Amino acid sequence: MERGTSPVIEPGQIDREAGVATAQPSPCGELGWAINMVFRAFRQRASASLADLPGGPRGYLVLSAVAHDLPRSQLALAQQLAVDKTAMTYLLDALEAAGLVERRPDPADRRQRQIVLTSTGRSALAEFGERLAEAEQRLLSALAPEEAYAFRQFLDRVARSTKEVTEPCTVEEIPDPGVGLCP
Amino acid sequence: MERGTSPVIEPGQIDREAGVATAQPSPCGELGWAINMVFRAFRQRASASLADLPGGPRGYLVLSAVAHDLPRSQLALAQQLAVDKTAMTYLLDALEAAGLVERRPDPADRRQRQIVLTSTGRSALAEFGERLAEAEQRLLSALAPEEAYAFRQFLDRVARSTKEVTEPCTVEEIPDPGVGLCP
DNA sequence: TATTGTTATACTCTATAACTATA
DNA sequence: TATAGTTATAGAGTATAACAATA
Repeated sequence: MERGTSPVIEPGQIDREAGVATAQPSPCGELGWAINMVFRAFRQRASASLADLPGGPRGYLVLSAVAHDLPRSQLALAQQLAVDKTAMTYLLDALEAAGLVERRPDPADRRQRQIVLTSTGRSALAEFGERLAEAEQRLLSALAPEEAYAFRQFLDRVARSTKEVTEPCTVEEIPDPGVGLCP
Repeated sequence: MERGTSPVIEPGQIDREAGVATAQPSPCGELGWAINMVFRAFRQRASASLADLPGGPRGYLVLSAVAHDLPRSQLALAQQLAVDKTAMTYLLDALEAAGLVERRPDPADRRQRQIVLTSTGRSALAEFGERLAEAEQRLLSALAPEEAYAFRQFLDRVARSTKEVTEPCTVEEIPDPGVGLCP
């Protein structure tokens, strides 16, 4: 795997008129590449940490959303987490089968179902939250603590801005995310 | 869609012993949620910008990697971009069919194929790069220019750290990514 | 008629294994 | 035997459409 065999072939007609920026180390520097790498790395670590949780990383997000908000309909949850409402059905099936959430009919609108956390679900959320916090810390270990803090804030602002057109997070709550290790 | 109908149902046994952090606005604040949102938003915008490019966003990354590096084998490319070597085959099939890259047999090791950019590929890279830069700018529009710069650097460092175990980006080139809009 | 939730279906991505050709 | 690339296949994730119940 050493670069010894690295051939001497001329770059050919390539890279000649690079102009804009002198040849960089590959796609590093590409925003898309970085987002992709970080996303994949996080998902991999999170999946490992949350292997026992019915819905995996997505199941955790559902639990977290349900825990931190008032009871919400499935559709509201789906929109908030940017998953399809059909996928939300499967997710909730799994979570409910595991006894972590309950579907209650909404007395005001019997089409809707309110999703609430059970006590089992709450303790599961706490336990998996700790594991996840570890994984997050490892993921950001390349950054100094203050940098990691700033990074989280930036990421959060960008994330919110992508959906702010449709619906703000809770209306008045936009300014300072609790950041830190939330749950 | 107004919150008027928002029911008055008691949070029940929920949220009572939140303890750790007073109830936050939903999953906002969750690192996983933010990464997910940003990733999806970027992919969506990038896919729109690169709709005409054979491999889509992944195709662009291949072009970019090939342009900025010496000719590399398919396997090296696949590892660098964190895609499976089998997926790389399909990607290169599409890109080669469109005349954007060429597969040349490596004279030193006839098992390997060197991937080089054609002149068509280079101009395509430039054109799509501009479109992508716009999309990136819109994605980060929630951040001030200096913040966006810092964010890119942080993201890049985290991204590199996730694979640095296997192989550094070009060995000596780690410190300052060209950041900016590279291509 | 419009909306919530469910079900069924298809399509894309990804992951795995088997095969070839070279080394 | 091990590696680079190809092919084929199965799985998860996601998106689409059709349906039932309710508004």
